[in-house]
Amino acid sequence: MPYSYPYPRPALAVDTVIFAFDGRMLKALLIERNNSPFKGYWALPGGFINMDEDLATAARRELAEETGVTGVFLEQLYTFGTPGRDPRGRTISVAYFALVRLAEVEAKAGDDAAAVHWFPVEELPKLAFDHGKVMPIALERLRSKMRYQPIAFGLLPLKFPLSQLQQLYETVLGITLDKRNFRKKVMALDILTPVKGQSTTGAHRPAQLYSFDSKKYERIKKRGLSFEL
Amino acid sequence: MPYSYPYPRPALAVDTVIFAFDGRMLKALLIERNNSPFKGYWALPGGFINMDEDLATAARRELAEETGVTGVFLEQLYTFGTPGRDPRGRTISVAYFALVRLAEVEAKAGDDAAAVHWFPVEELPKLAFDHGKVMPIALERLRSKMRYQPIAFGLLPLKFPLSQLQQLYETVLGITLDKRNFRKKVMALDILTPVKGQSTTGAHRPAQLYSFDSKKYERIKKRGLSFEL
DNA sequence: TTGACATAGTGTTAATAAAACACTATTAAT
DNA sequence: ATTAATAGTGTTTTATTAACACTATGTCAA
Repeated sequence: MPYSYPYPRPALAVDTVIFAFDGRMLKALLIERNNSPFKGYWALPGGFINMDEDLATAARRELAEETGVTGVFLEQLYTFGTPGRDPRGRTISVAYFALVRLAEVEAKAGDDAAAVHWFPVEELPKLAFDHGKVMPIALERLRSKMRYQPIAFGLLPLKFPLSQLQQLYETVLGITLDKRNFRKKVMALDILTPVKGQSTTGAHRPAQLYSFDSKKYERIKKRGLSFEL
Repeated sequence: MPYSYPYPRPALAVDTVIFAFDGRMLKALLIERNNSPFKGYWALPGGFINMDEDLATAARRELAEETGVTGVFLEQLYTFGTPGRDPRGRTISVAYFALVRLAEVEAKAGDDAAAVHWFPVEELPKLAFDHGKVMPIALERLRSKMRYQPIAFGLLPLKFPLSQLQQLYETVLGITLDKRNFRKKVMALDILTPVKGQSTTGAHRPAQLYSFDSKKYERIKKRGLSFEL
């Protein structure tokens, strides 16, 4: 294919902030770089895009390579292009953020990674490149989006007790919620289906398990009604 | 500078959705393309980035070239990179959206533009490339952001009557607002300063003019109080 | 087997915020 | 002096959100 723009071009990468929730803390997956620059530093999983590959496809490919998960929530976050952000030369990075269920993930160190590790988002190490700027933007996006879209379920097991949903909202938003008010609101949304089986962990009354019902949610959305927690 | 990524690279462009408000309608600035591909089509103003130039800087440069305005609200919107979106070859475009005061703009056709024109956002022509996908995203961003951040003032003259502010909200959000409730809310926010002089247009009672007071707004923000209209 | 412990589950009231609603005031034009 | 056109101003009703405490049910250990 002939190309009518013969000037020098920046390199183009995708980097993904991968969030998961372990029941107590929000965590992010980082890789330890095996190569220069920033060898030994922790960084967001990512890499250069292929010439015939959509941006989101590249992000999903990286995500599958690093964590083995597919079909998860993935959304474009922001594009970073400040000159000098990559010492190898001008590189633009399109950042994505992803929500995964911890139980479904098998994080594995790839070619470029000496190690992979889940860090609590409140205790991140110093990051390579400008990745330290990406994380707060990703967190802010997660927080604001959780309030009016049902994305939090991408962080929970397919079946979960309401207490876990509340714990997730409290942890991510950094607030405490009244149990009764929270349950009232959630149930009023009518987007959960009770499922057979109870959570039976610990010496106490077991809890009803629920699953997010995307059909119900779509019906609500079409009626113009809104999710809001 | 040595470069360690010797593979083919996409070209990188910025395109900007420029919004303005004429007192009745929200409008967007488009250029008529003078060159192939899409010669004769209307398109978003934009162009390829320079190798030593920040993304936002590139967007501001294009904005200044096309409209003569500087120092306006400009925000990154979304990055488009689907293979095939530019028939000349793989091109990634970082889209921005900008808010300008119509009175300060002198739109001028640049090198690549046969013409420049303000279109009402509800009556856009068929656009070049995938620019038809950009506009609804820009509109949605404007609408949602207007609700909780004081960006609307970037579309109004520095001095304006409250009726114009209300008209702007009604037009952009596609709703009608109660005059008394609207004024109560705006005044309660305490982010406007009345200025000397009245709007004296037409055979009717003149209106008090106000200006947005960013100092007041910053003080409010620091106190954790929120803008919401 | 019984009691202690830990989490699940459940309604009502008070406080706050949002929505509905109509008239008087002031200017320019005729 | 009258008309036309927009500016400006409070109160009541309704809806939403926040505050609040006890009973239920299971496991585990004595």
